[in-house]
Amino acid sequence: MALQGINKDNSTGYKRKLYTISELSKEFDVTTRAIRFYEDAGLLSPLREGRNRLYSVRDRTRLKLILRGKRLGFSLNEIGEMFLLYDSEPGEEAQLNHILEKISEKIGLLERQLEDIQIVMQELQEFRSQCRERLVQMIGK
Amino acid sequence: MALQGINKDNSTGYKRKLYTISELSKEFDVTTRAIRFYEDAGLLSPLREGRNRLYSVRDRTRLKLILRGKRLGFSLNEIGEMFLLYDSEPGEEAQLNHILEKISEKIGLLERQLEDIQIVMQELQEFRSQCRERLVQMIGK
DNA sequence: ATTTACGTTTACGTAAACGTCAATTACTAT
DNA sequence: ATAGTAATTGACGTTTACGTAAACGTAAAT
Repeated sequence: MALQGINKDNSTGYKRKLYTISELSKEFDVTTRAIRFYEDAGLLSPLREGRNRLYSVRDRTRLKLILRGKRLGFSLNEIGEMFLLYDSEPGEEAQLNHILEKISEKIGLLERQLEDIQIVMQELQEFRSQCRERLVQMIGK
Repeated sequence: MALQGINKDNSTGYKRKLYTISELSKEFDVTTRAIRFYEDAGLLSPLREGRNRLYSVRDRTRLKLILRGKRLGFSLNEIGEMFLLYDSEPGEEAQLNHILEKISEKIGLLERQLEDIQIVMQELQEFRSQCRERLVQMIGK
């Protein structure tokens, strides 16, 4: 492989861990195409060794966040907004207040989602109980 | 309006409540286009009065379920699967077991989502606390 | 030397979930 | 009679999130 040994060591000895695209692809069970797409969308910005991408620990964390966001039904744009919030340097007071507003907005959304999940889960569990009852009756006959 | 008075009364006096497409559109804040699209996708099957659609209480409930599913990030196909589960006549034992499996599958997904939400919410709340602290410091100066 | 493995860019394709007209019908109000 | 309002179907357009080649580069293994 072209990138063998890149993590063996370096002079700093600090946070030298780097990942290839296929390593991340396997670890998170997502195609390399998707990972590159997230980069195009501005959600990742890996280093380069020549043409090849190298992902830092931070990139890996970001990818994890992206996939978590996706599981929650967020669009890549929404996920990008969250990243911007986290990354923004809150210089002025107005800016900070704006961020706080956005955060509360997102939290509100999640609260709504939490409610929805609880409702659907309860319905499914009730339905499962009914099915199990019927099954017992069938077997009992 | 073309459908004025359709809910005034009928001979049965039982569950005569019907809705026009624009009524549902307004109530759930979704376009009529979307509602028709859900019908094309097989998720709704309203009655007809001539060419016009008439939605029963059941249709209304379905629409509510569709929108809830969407908020959870489910595709219309997935929502359709859930409907099929609910509607299926569980004749045989094998069939029932299959349904039970599907239900547990969905519940598993929701449990995962619940975890994800809790993680993200906690992170956001921490981040909010940090922002508030900084804000207090800025004002304190 | 060449096969194999992993990587790249470019580009067209596609499924999902609607949006956005346009043309037409049907009732209702003035 | 006519204008307005709500509904219809049909069809093309759009965005998102990738999939799927194609054509090529680089390096390790045989």
